[in-house]
Amino acid sequence: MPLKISRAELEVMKTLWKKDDQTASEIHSLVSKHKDWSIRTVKTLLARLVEKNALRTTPEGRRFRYTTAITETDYKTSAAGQFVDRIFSGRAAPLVAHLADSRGLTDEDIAELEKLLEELKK
Amino acid sequence: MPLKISRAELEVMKTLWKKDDQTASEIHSLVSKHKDWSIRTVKTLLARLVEKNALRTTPEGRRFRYTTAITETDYKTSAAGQFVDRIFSGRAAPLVAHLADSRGLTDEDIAELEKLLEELKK
DNA sequence: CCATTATGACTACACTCGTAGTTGCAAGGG
DNA sequence: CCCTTGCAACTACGAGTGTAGTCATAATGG
Repeated sequence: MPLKISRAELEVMKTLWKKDDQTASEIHSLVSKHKDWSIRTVKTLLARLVEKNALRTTPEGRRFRYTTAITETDYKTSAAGQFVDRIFSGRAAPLVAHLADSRGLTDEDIAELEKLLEELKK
Repeated sequence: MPLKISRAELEVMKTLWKKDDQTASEIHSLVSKHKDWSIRTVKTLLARLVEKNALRTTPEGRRFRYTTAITETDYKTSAAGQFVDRIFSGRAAPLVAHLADSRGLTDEDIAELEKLLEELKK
């Protein structure tokens, strides 16, 4: 059961990763900065995420607060792993090569990658 | 219209990228090495890929040969771009960091990445 | 020539996703 | 105490996916 978060759901998760433990309407107003979704839509997404155990609810009076049940890091790690497996047979280098090729890497990316490689070679 | 190929469809594409221009049953027997799908399923996937213009057909007697209409490189480039945008805000370095962290990079990956960075710095 | 087999065309069906609408109740304002 | 408003719970619905099945027909083996 490799936790599948859809595009729209991810937008909601991102909001909660930035600031955890919020109510539906708080989340809606934050999400609204990027996406023009009705509060209904956001609530549907929240409900689906709870069902998938990606979020947890704590009752507060007669409403809920939503808290993340998985960390952003864990999610990214798993998503990155699935992706390279699916498309690049698990190999990181060809993936980076494609990115570099099509859109270029920022100087910052290059610098970070160099540092990373230094670390790894130890 | 950013050409969306599903997981199952991708399996079929991969087969044709390895060896282009085949009939449905040829493709089915190759795909069968990895996936336990009926010929029906493979044909459905082929039909959907044709409809998406990812494949083309050429009639041969009373059957079709299927040929790829997009290259593997183009697909990978686009998929990689969409993925880093979605999950890593377009930044390559954090993606690699996550991969390195969770599953480690092979020595080969490290060597390739170093070479790639050398190139890029020029 | 006829029965079997392989093929393409079409159909099926449950499940996910994007994007809401509807209902019923509860809390708060006058 | 009643009306409005906010919320959770449930429902909706079309497009896409995974995974096939059916039907008509053409080729092929005996």
